[in-house]
Amino acid sequence: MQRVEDAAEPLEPVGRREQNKIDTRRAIAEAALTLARTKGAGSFTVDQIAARAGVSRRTFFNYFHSAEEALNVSTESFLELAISSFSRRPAGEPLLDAMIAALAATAKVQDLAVHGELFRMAAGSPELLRAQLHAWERAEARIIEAVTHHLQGGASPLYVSALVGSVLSCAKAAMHDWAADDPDRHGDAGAALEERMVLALSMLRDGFAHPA
Amino acid sequence: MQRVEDAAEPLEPVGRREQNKIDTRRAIAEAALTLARTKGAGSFTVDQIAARAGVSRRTFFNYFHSAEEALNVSTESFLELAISSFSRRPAGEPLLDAMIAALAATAKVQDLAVHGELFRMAAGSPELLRAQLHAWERAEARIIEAVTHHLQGGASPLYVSALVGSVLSCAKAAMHDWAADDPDRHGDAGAALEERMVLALSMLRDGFAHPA
DNA sequence: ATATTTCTTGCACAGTGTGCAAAATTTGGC
DNA sequence: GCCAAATTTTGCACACTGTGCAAGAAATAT
Repeated sequence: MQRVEDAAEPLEPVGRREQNKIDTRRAIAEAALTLARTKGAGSFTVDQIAARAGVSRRTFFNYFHSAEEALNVSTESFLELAISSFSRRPAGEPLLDAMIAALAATAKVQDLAVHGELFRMAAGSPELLRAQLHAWERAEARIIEAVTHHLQGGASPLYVSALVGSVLSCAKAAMHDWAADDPDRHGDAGAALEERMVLALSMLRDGFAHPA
Repeated sequence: MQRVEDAAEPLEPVGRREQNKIDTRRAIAEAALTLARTKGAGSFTVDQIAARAGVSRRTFFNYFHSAEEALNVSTESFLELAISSFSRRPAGEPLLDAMIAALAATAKVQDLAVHGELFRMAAGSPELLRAQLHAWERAEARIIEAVTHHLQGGASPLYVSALVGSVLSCAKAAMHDWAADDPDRHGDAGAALEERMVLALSMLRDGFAHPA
């Protein structure tokens, strides 16, 4: 495992302990992704990931519960970013508009190619798919919490969870659709995904009345 | 494993082979459910399930890929029923109405108590949760297929998958909400769930405009 | 009754996930 | 700089998972 030593960053008081953990996590995630690309999802072992990351098998399990979880750091960071983007929307803004804006903004920023890859990989690997679904589920719970807090008890739990679930389903649908004809990336990936996100969420906003 | 021999059913030409497999599957699923109830989800082994079902460990794996999958036969049969109910809706009917009707009808028929249990169990067992999410995902794919076929290419893939995903999210939200204050069942469970299904899907139909 | 197909079982084997205690590393006080 | 405390890594043991394979058992066809 190689530690990145360049460009000292005294801005944050991050001790070597913390930094080492971050590096280790990254190294493991990268190793997993590389193996998934070369050998195919689900066709490699934890030992191989650990070896490639320069870490013991046991240490791997200190960071992740399974090989698939290590592949999902990208997905999780995407959702993480979307959540924080949403929580920074103006307070008075209509819910759906805030969510559309947050997701669209996140789609622009992120390193998207990896997400397309992961979506496609998941199609052929049940374990990976389950892990991804789980990641989305955890994000959903957090968003529900955020929205509930944002609405200050002004809506029923059913309303909130149905809404958030629907929004995320649309986002997922957009990513699937985008990932599907992705293989040969042409033009701006961020724009293409953002467009689909907005499109799907607009459909949601008018109750799927028009089979566009 | 006990085979049910009573009430001969000469109506369907179901050979003993087929019948045995059905019985075995049932026996395993029941054994798993019983163990989940007594020892808690995720706190028992495949060997225990197999033993209780009167089957070898190896045979268990001929029927299910994991202990959690054995717990999900209820969930799968629920979704199975919903799908077949949907596919029997009149052809001209608006999509959302057809889906609302199908899900509501299914909510009435099914043995609901078990689903509430499973939803609550999943909250404390990541493996079970993943398996449930996976079951819903598979159902979603099948429904997307059915709807696509039903629409005869009259809608974009994005539209269909966003719609179906949203509908299922609402159904899931309804079941969660229903399962949450379920512990002491009061009155008609089917009616209570159906009401929430219709409510959530109505919200969806008008684009979540009113935070009811 | 017997040949054939299908299902069950035991066994082997590679891999998973976790508790535990002994190194190894980082941190903080002196 | 040096030592003690806190934290992280690692090896090891162990129970359990999931699957291929071949032999045995049961159902079906002839």
